[in-house]
Amino acid sequence: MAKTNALFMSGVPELLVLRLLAREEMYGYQLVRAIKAASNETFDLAEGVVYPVLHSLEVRKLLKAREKMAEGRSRIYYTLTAKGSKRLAELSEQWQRVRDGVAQVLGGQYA
Amino acid sequence: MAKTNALFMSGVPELLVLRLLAREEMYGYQLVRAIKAASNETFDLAEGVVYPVLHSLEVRKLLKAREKMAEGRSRIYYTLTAKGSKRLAELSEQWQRVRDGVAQVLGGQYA
DNA sequence: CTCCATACCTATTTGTTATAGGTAAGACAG
DNA sequence: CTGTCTTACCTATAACAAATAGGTATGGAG
Repeated sequence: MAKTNALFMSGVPELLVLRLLAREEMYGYQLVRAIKAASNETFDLAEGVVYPVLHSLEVRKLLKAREKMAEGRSRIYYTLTAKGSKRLAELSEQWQRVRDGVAQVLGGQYA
Repeated sequence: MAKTNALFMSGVPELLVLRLLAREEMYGYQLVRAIKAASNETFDLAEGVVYPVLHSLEVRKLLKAREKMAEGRSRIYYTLTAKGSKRLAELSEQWQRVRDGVAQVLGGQYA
């Protein structure tokens, strides 16, 4: 269901997840909709993309998960660890590097 | 040898190759160095990355190849086809979409 | 004649997203 | 109390692209 055109996406889901969870604690399903909303519909990542990213980040100790009851439902909320914050900063920097590098090559038009 | 950190690179080699070949006819080895120079050292793609991209683009009729002698050497020069120009425009647009989408999510800091 | 830069090539590995399912619980209509 | 929709979670597999790590051959410099 992902409308995102695949190209240029490598690393993007991880970056978006880290950035949004740095703002506030969220659970997976909420995150899926938050990514769509925060990107103004640009990214519409399927759950099958977001959940594996969450699990991978948790295993790598960049996220911490905790189960919480809310509205009579059990949900799994995620927050950044200190390592996660560091990773977010690094990824943001890398993203900027690539973005600026591409801008230089594209030059005036298409910039 | 590629110093580029792998993440955020999907689609980028193809975009860069198309953009540079839109400016002027070039051969593979020249292109490798041109990418490095034009990106101000941001991208240092290995030949093993660039050649397969060239071959793929040629098969897909986005590039046209011709052998030319220069400086007592036979080289394979590539130029964009009409389809290639169209593809470049599309890719540039997609790139901008992703770039802007990420910028929106990252927000003020890290932007 | 040796070495290095040029110039080209490709098989394999690695890493990531995307797809396409599946499970279960609560809400709500009929 | 039954069916359906949304919420909420999950994962195996496929698809795809870059990166790696090789290999070949030629020309020029020393």
